[in-house]
Amino acid sequence: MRLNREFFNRNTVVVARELLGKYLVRRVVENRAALPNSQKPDFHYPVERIIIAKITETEAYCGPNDLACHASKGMTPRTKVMFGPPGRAYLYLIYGMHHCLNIVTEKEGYPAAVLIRTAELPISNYQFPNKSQIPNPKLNGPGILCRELKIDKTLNGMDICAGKGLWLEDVEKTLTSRIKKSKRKAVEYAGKWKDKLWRFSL
DNA sequence: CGCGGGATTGACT
DNA sequence: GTCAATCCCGCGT
Repeated sequence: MRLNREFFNRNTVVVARELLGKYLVRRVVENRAALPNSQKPDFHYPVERIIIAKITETEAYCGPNDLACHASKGMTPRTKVMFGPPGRAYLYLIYGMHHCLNIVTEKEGYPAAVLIRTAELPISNYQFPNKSQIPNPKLNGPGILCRELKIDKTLNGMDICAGKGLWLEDVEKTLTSRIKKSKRKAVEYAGKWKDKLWRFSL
């Protein structure tokens, strides 16, 4: 069942915990006509591809007071989406090369989101670009996850609940006893907020 | 308008 | 363990 707006319209830490085990679904339409001639198939009509990834690690970024949260600096062109309604994608570019996927949480006007850090592809024999086939591949890190799911800033602000292109599915039961909590990564600048145990993993 | 740095990754020691 | 890559963004002139 697809996760709806009310799922995200709750406390960010709760949403971050409950996103573990959920399935992130990406639908891409590949324009094979755009491939270079050497790779172009005989029939180059658009092909739909569905990529499914089971979420295994998240981080909560909890509103205007949380100094690790981008929105703690107020509403800016970048953070605008976080101030909007829950259930939308907040995407930004980090270190000039990697995209990070977040889902906006809490009521409209309260800027908070959950960063999707890692996931695994529940299918075998997935083909990474330029790498050999490996079984049960892991998408370890927000940048890799976005790369493999073809997610970038063009999806910023997309309604995850609308189910077009990117959405979340509740598929299997997640045992809360399997959830580990730890400190968020790379937020050393955030004062007392850096030690919050707001990273969750399976 | 210039400048510093980042919710990261991969290559290398 | 260290470090460079690379582009926006946010802030101070």
